[in-house]
Amino acid sequence: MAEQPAAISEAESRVMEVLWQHAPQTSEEIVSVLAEPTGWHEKTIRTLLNRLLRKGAISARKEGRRYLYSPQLRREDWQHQESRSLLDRVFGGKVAPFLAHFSQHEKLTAKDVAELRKLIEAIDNKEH
Amino acid sequence: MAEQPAAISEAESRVMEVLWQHAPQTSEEIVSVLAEPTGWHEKTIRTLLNRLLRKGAISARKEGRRYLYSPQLRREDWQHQESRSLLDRVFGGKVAPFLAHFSQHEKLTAKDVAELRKLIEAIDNKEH
DNA sequence: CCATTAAGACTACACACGTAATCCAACTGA
DNA sequence: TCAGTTGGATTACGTGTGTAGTCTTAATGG
Repeated sequence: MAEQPAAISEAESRVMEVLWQHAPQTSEEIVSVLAEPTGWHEKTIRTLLNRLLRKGAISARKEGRRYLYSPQLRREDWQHQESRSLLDRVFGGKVAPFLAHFSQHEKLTAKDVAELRKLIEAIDNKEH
Repeated sequence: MAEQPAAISEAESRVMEVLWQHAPQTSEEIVSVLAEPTGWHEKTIRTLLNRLLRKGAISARKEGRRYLYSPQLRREDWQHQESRSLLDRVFGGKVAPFLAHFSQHEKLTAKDVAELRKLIEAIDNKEH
């Protein structure tokens, strides 16, 4: 079985988002960004950084007495894994039922719809 | 704070899917459907049924010495929760980025695309 | 009538996760 | 030089989850 990348948890993904914004960053910078909106203690955020390290989702380079952290996992890849997982678990693996469901249950703005239509057309053109 | 429904885990959702197929069913029926494809022990499946009961996701009616289980949580509502959760956690809450991302990363069949286009049109018409 | 079986109730146990607290080593300012 | 601070490493602890195992009780076959 191929080494499938350790899943990253919801709290961990908050840390990843900060690193995806820009990298590398020290833990202090990351703490200063996250502490306020999440209400997490500095210790908590450090724990998350360590878990991400062990999972290989980020890397750390020593700089003086501290570390500079960078993402290893790419945001796109993570988004893709999460999307695939949702579609497989919940919608039998197909994207259309997802959208069908969604459009019935949430109001899409006109802008949303326009955007979606443009996407479909783009996809469609590429096919030929 | 409003009583938000206890989340149902991935293994539990496999059980729900069986009950969404048709209900009510006895645990034995459910076991006979799930044991093979999942490789789960009968005891495991009973545990999952009990957890779902405690969470209020299913109900049980006594019939003789056994129970008949029925879903309480509707599949649509569950799908909706899961979808919202993905979009919020991973795509900033908007559906278009999801589809944009997805269309870049997985080959959609012509049929998919046609279906999507029909959906968009349907949505679009409803708007006016 | 009694031992066996079968359904469900209760218990178990390791690992992930959210959320820290404690311990340690190095730097820093008085 | 020495105590306090600071960054990181290690440990903690309750809850959920995957995955059963044991205990109890009621039905059943001989």
